[in-house]
Amino acid sequence: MSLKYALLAGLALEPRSGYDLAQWFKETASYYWSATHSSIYPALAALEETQLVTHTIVPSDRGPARKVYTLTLRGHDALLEWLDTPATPPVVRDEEALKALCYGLLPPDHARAQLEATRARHAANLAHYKELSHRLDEDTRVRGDGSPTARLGLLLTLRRGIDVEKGYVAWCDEAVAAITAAAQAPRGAEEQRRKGKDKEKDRDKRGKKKHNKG
Amino acid sequence: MSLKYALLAGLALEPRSGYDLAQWFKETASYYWSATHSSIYPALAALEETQLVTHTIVPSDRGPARKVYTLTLRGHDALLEWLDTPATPPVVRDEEALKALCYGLLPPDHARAQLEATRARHAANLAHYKELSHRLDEDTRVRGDGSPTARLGLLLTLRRGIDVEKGYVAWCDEAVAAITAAAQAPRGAEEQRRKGKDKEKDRDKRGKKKHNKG
DNA sequence: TTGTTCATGTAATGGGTTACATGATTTT
DNA sequence: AAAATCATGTAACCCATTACATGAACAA
Repeated sequence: MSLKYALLAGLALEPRSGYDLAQWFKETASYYWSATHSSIYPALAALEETQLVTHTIVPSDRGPARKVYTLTLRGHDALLEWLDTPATPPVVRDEEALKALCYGLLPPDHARAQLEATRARHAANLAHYKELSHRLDEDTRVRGDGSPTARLGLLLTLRRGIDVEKGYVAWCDEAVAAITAAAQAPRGAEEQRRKGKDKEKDRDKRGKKKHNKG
Repeated sequence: MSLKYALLAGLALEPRSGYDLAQWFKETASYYWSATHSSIYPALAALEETQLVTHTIVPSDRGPARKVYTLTLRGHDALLEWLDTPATPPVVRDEEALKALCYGLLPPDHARAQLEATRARHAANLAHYKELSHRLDEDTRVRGDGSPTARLGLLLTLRRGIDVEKGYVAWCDEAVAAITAAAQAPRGAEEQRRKGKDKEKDRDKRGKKKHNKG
């Protein structure tokens, strides 16, 4: 449902084609929204049918003609109305964090390797968003580029992207440290009764416990 | 696809019923995973058919009998295998952040109101996760509760939840400040040519610009 | 000439949400 | 007496991803 509003929001910044929007989601909005061309094209068609957007055909230097979409007045109004309505809380499905729940089951170096990979991904994203942020500053300063309205939105969202990725990277580091610590002092409380010969058989001490600690 | 692994992960911590898992997702895992009972029950049935979990029926004090599921050895192995495989990067759709992209279009106080609501939500989540984290510490310290394996996972994920929510709250505050600043000095660069009479008609100065600054 | 980028679409499939359905027990 | 919590399930629908389909221009 809110894909349509995401498209309206994208078009509010500046007129774009479906292809442009797909790239935009992928390159600069992926930490808060994502959509692929196969959902975008039909959605744009639907938006046009309800008169929220129009398109003009613009020949491309390279490849087929582009359909460049623009918000109509009604589209602008629909966007404003939606903006002023409480946002539905995000639904998250993050495998990287989910896996962390079970890192205690994995050999510490495997867990660490996973976290390093995750960290690398987010560090790359962070660098990318910083670069975009820098470019936004440049454009604003040296060219006075873009409407102040669009600038504010880009500023806010990029800042969010940078925070998100910074946070993820920091967490990866903490997690590696915690795993290392846990591996070095694994028997802390009161399960060190026997302390030789428990090396290769941690496999079958899963059991049914009653406790409830969500 | 990975709902099944989320369930295996949940059951690796301790045996649970479908109802328990639904609550767990909602109450303590919602910042990194979510699922409702209508997807959980069929998934558990499928997991049982492939012998990754088993259930035993446990009478409830209140309401119908519970089906408490446990990982089988094969389930445990499947979980380990999945854990050791690179995670697929999360797909995010966050309306709250998406809206921020257009806060320049909204009257500043409306934008601020939205952000306050968002902030309140995340502050509440933060408090909740802090409480859970505190409880985990207590349980560990005073009762030596739970396996060290499960403890590590809970520690890592809770820490992540706290970071996430802290970050969101901080961003809301920054965003409010940025909006306030932008509203107080709105004409910075070179669009203050005429500076009377532009109060009630900012509505139709949207236009088609060529620029490309995704 | 093979692969990548540009550019638009449709179709099949999969998976999640909402709504439907039931029923006991406890709280208001 | 009504509403909420406990507890399990099914069915319809929505929507997103993957795969299918086409075709021009350019780079290796």
